[in-house]
Amino acid sequence: MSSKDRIQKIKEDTRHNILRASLDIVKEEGWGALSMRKIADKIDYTAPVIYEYFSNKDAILKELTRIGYVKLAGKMEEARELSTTPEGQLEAMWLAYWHFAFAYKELYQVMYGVEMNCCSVENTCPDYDRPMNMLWDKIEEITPAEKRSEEYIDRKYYSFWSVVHGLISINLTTQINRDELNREVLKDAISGLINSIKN
Amino acid sequence: MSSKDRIQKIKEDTRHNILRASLDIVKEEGWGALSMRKIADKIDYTAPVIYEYFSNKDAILKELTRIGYVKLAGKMEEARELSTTPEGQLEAMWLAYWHFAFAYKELYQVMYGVEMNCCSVENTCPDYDRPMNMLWDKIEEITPAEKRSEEYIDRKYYSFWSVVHGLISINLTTQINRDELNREVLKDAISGLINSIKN
DNA sequence: AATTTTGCCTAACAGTGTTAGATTTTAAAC
DNA sequence: GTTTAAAATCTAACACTGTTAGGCAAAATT
Repeated sequence: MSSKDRIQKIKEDTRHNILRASLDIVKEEGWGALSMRKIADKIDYTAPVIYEYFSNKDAILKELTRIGYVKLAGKMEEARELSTTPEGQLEAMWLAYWHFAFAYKELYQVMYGVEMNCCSVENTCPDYDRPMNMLWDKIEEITPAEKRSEEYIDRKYYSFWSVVHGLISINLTTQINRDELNREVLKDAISGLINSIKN
Repeated sequence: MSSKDRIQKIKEDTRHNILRASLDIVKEEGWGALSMRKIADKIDYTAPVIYEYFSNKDAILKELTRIGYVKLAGKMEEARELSTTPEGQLEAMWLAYWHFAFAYKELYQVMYGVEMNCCSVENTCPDYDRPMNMLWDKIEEITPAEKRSEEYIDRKYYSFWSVVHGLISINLTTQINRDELNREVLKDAISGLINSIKN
């Protein structure tokens, strides 16, 4: 039915508008200012309408989190294609992770709980694992065969993630704006870790 | 005046009770559950009374943040005394930082914005800098004279902090409980960084 | 004993997430 | 085209939140 499809499309549009309005509010006024009534205002509805698209406010946050992971995975894929060596690809992927955190600051915050109490729910969405798996696989690829074990790769991934996420969340929470320092520490950490894998 | 002093003491006690009640609530139910009325209930008062001790809710969070920094600095001082070499002291201080984060999880969260939108205010309290200064000084101490510059120490401090804070906040936000992995990554990172300073 | 100060409470305002019920608009059936 | 059923949307309310104003009663001062 054309009519039914059209209605379906409008519903999908509204759902999308809710998410976009939410993100717009957060970008303009921060996570603390996000409210159901404010979202409703932006999409020219009243608050209860939102509950036909999302079971509650947390569900909106959860969906924004999922979108964030998908976007991040996409950016990392793009970055990976620009390099030919596995080492270059791994570095490019971490740099993409880094740039994502600042380009989509609000998404990064809700994804990783930076100045934001994300939905406490179990994160059992397959999209959540994509960025991790991409990095994990690439680390495995550059690991010499004699070292290649789950524990080893786990430890390396964890080391990478810690330093990059630490650097990011320090930058997002304190207003220290020291690009030079960031670049040096980040580059050093990544190249140091890549070296520690190969030798 | 004895009477005036006694009144003063009672007021200080109430102020302290407010802080203790707040922390108790947060420990039991998390930061999201902290409300002025709930605090008031715990200290057998009504909500408006709290405003005679703190100008608003943010002021309570700010004071808890300050207390956290003081406590952290104390723990780090204790740890430093247990070692004799500067390298051992630096490692001990970072391990104290690590242990503080889990022993006083709620304080660490509000101090560093982990799953918690801390008061956005300018952090211009001298206590806030004590832990950083202690670590900074010790890094300076073990840095060879020919390398000793503000930029160098800054970079090393930043590297330490990133990896330790990253590891902590990952542990606090995801419920991955892998003590073995944590210990290895943490020890590796600290010893690796200490080596990178000395050589 | 009268007056001022202090301590504390009640009530309220504007905001929050969320739900129930009424109302309007749209679609389907005759 | 009119009637009926269903879907879409709103208003009103509930129980919360931080915060402030005003009043009442106990304590301290004169």
